[in-house]
Amino acid sequence: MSKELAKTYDPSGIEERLYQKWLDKKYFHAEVDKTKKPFTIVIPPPNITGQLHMGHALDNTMQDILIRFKRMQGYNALWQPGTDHASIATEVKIIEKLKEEGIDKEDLGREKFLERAWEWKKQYGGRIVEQLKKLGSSCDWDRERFTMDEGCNKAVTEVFCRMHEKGWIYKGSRIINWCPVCNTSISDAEVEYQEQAGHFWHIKYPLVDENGEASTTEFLEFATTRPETMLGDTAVAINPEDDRYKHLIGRKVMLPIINRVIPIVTDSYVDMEFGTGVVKITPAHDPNDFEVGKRHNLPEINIMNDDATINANGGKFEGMDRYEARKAIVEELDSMGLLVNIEDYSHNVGTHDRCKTTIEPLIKKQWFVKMDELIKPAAEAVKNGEIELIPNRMEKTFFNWTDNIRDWCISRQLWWGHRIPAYYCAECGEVVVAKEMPEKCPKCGCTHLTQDEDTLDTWFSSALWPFSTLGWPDKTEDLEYFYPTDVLVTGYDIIFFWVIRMIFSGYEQMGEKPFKTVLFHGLVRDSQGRKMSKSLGNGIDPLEIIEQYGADALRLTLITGNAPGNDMRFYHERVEASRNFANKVWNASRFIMMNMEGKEIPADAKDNLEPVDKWILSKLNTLVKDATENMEHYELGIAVQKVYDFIWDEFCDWYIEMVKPRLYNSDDAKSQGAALYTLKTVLIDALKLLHPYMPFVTEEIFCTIQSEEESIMISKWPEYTEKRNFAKEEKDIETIKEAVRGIRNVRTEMNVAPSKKAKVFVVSEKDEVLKTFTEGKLFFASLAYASEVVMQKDKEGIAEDAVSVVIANATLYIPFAELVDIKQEIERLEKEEKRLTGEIARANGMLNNEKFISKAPEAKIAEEKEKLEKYTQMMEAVKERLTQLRK
RNA sequence: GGGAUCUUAGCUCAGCUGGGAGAGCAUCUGCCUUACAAGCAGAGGGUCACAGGUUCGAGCCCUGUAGGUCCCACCA
Repeated sequence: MSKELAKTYDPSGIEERLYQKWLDKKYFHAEVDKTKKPFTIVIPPPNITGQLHMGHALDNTMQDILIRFKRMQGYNALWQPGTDHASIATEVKIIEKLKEEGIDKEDLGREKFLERAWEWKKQYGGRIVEQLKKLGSSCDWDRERFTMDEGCNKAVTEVFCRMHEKGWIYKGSRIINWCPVCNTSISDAEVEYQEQAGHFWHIKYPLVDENGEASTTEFLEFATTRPETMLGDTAVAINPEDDRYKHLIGRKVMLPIINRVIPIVTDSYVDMEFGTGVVKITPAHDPNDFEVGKRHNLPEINIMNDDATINANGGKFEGMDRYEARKAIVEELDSMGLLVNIEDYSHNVGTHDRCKTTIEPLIKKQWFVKMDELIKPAAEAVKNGEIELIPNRMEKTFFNWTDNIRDWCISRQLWWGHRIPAYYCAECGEVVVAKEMPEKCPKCGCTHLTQDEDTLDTWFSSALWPFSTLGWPDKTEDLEYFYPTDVLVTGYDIIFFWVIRMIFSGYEQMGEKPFKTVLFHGLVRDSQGRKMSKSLGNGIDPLEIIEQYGADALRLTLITGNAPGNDMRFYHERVEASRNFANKVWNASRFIMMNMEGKEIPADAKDNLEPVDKWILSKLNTLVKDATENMEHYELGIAVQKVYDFIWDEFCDWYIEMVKPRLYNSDDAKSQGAALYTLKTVLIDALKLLHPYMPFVTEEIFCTIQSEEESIMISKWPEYTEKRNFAKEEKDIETIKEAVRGIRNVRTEMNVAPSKKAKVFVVSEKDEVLKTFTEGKLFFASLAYASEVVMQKDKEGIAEDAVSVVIANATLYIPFAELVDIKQEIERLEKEEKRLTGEIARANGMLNNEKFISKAPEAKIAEEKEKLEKYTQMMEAVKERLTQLRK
């Protein structure tokens, strides 16, 4: 052998070498080519702070499979890569790093801070990209983008200005979610509700009597989970229908401690059934109270600083943290006799999804995107199927959001991100939204303008990703050609953050959907089904798995046995199974190459195909059709399972074993040539089908066996062809397989050593069956451990006590030299008789059912008739054999 | 409170438009048969959560029940 291949497949070294080759050859690169159809995927840009985790591995494996598949099918396949600046995540990282150096963000100043951030990006931003390469991702790295690069900045500014012009971006004072730790506002989508054990404080406020004093006898009782907010109370509300309190309408209560007289208002928002039916109203610190406050023109008293300490409006509690203040206020109320009781209470608390800090609703002036009109085309597109969500059930989640949409708070009090293109006139206060800082104020003409300090929500720029990466707002050829993209692959957990926002942005800015299909995947969990998380320390590092088992094994593991949108568990045994498959493919190829060594495949080999060759080619042909169809429907798990089964079961365990005698016999060059031709043909097509899933091992083998070809990844995807449809041979070979299985079975049952060969008689009245066995005699003998195979039409000359195996249209006899236990043999046949009785009853039951005959499809009826015939025939043979033995 | 989803072999999960229950791992038996012991051959193991219904036919469709998971809402 000229090219000695190792006995086991060792991916280390190979993967790196092949990836470099692909890069060097520019196989991943796509250029506009109007003679070809484009197929485009934009990567969900990983955060520059990120390290590759299993979620990335799954997400990118799926994309790579699709893009490699389409590339081989002849599409001009573009996988557009890039990274996300991840405003808040990155900013937090930089602040942490500064802290280590003893530097405070504020002291450093905005400009210097941003310098540090860019430095950080330069140093670590490429880390995740390198990790994606280890997976085998065939992204067009020449086109790598960043959400804060020049082009993306331009797109962000353009969108902001356009939407502002339209009135769909506005600045307003509204209640927003405030994170006191990150010191920024966040959107509703970033609030994560957590069930927490807390308390319900039952408190009473005294009513104000006719003298304007706090009554000592009349009180209004209610309960709250956040007593400290009482400092900002500007009313108490009751339901207008509530008879218990009707007499109090028009009266006022005295807010204790603060000694503020506040009104009793009526609002249907109050649930009479809940608690006492009385609610304290804090418009500045609760979204619902905010609405009530608006309806009743209540003052909004902000009692908190940005770090959630109490401000001057809190009187003597000023400077206390919100929880300290809570304690102090409860104590004080208690001492005043206004605390009724404390109840344990478990309730949902809004937290910041990033740092898990309890968010504080605050009234702030922020920038918002008006959603009601914007969302319409997006919802419509999913409704009418213009955009397909896979799995379909994700539509429900999607509509749940679009139907209850609220305006999107997009401004963040952060430095790392796209600075809002709004400029304020220091003289007259005019607000100008423009692509660039105006030289002078358009209203008063002064030149003293300053830019808004805030930056945009990181998702604002990622929402534009499918077109900003292709050159928008410029009218580029890329945009014209590659947009809309074909499929977006992502986890269901970011449907609200990202998927929906890309859809409405696509329609609004491009007038066209950003993608045709969204393929969702689930979460990769640990072996116990828990979410992988840093705090639990149960994360499995994909890079370690690659190191240990190879990228192919990891990829196969992530795809096998999983349906779209479903979560999966990850454990090492599964990766081992995948690794074993890579090894299986490797060894089968090694075997084929060893046998081809020094031999030419005759040019006419195709004309000398034997039934087994046709059988496997026909099976392959079916596989090509099925697997391709599955892949086109994004059923990757099903497709790869079929390829796996074909390679391992049909090709390795049957076909290769069947042709071994022909390979070892060089006397029949024709037969050998046909076998070699078939082995090679099937192997190569199977490798191609497997390539998207396991790019490295398939490439390595392909290039060894097809030394004249450059790469499997640019080879042509196999196609189904009628020429390779051999129905008869498929059926015939299945008959022989059935016979082989039967013989192996009885031999094991009787404890016959594999080394012990025995004569096998094939008895059938049908010439065609005998012909089938005659044609397959050579391999049948070897698979059935036969010393000799004799075909005959009757039992002439076969020993009475020979073991028999009944198959359709034939009975096989094996006369062993040893004494066969007749009793045991009878038992075995009786078992078979029982089985056949059941089968016949089943088929008869169906066929005797008039309704079945009249309603079932004809093909189904024919199938059942055929089965009945087969089993009846087998039953006769078994019965005959039994009577013979019972004598 | 609303919704989604799951319940299939000991474990983890597939099962695509309804037409005789599958895989991997694990278990048991026998094999180092010169591609592969990361392998080969064989075996055992499932009233497809439960109860109804539709249908000639249901793991698959419909209704209900029980249990689990998740998402949304946020009654202070």
